[in-house]
Amino acid sequence: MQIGELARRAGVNIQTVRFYERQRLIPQPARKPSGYRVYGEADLHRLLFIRQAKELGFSLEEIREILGMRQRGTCPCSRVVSLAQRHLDNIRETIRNLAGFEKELSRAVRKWKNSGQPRLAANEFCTLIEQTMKDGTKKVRQ
Amino acid sequence: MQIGELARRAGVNIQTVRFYERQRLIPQPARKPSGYRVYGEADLHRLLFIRQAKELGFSLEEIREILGMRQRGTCPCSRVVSLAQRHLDNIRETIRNLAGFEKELSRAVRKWKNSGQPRLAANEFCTLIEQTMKDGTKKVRQ
DNA sequence: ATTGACTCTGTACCTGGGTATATGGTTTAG
DNA sequence: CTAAACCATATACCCAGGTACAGAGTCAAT
Repeated sequence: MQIGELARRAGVNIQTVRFYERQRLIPQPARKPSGYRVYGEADLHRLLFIRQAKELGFSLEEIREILGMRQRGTCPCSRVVSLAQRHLDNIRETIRNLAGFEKELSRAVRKWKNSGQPRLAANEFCTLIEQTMKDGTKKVRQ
Repeated sequence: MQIGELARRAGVNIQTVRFYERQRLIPQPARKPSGYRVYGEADLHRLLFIRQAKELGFSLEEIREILGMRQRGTCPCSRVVSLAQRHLDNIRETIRNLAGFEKELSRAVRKWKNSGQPRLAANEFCTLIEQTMKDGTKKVRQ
């Protein structure tokens, strides 16, 4: 499999594959005599894994670390646990905030849609945002 | 109130305030004869609003639009509703994914912590990530 | 043998959301 | 009067995560 097919199947673009290689997220592939990169199914899985981990909010650097641990077989268990734990905390916080906002927002949207209110939506929307989150919410990366 | 106090009270830094002004997220403030910017409580509220909206996942551009709608009093209700609706969909998707991952991850973390497994955590962690999200999950900005 | 699709390297550029730095003016306390 | 603390503009830079050339080589089909 050459880079084009790999990229297509993984749903990323060719430059991104080469970028990930430079970032050491995927290993240096074998090369044809021409210099063309040659990939196998394992590389495809790895790319798909990267996509999923990104969607779960891991940064490329964390993904690199995770993949590195897996590859070396070495498992500083405490490190994995703390990485996982930190994400878990983040996720819970995010879920709480989003769930609160979701509830209010969906109520409001239903109301606006049904009884086509003329001119208050923007204002109410703002008020909603202002009131949704409690002070002291922390920044949540994703 | 000068810019320093405003920034301190809003919990952002001075450059950020000026940056937001350039981005037209906050209005051009009055000036003292010296050229110093002068702010009122409304500006503080606006900055706090921006912080909260950002934490709910709105981009600065969306925030600009929301604030613009509020300010002009004009309310293209359908626009507000669709903005809200889009975010709502995003939020629900995110919550679903995160909740699934949270469940699996917290189970795993408990297990790793209790029965101090020697060398499988990294591997299991990867497997977990791989299995958590269904195919066809969409990218969720936040 | 030439065309079109593919690939290579290297370098530059982009977006979003800021942050820093250089240089100089203002205000206020001692 | 002068030093500290504050503010001004302009410009450059940072990070993550890519994306887009430019210029050249490779390969398969006609």
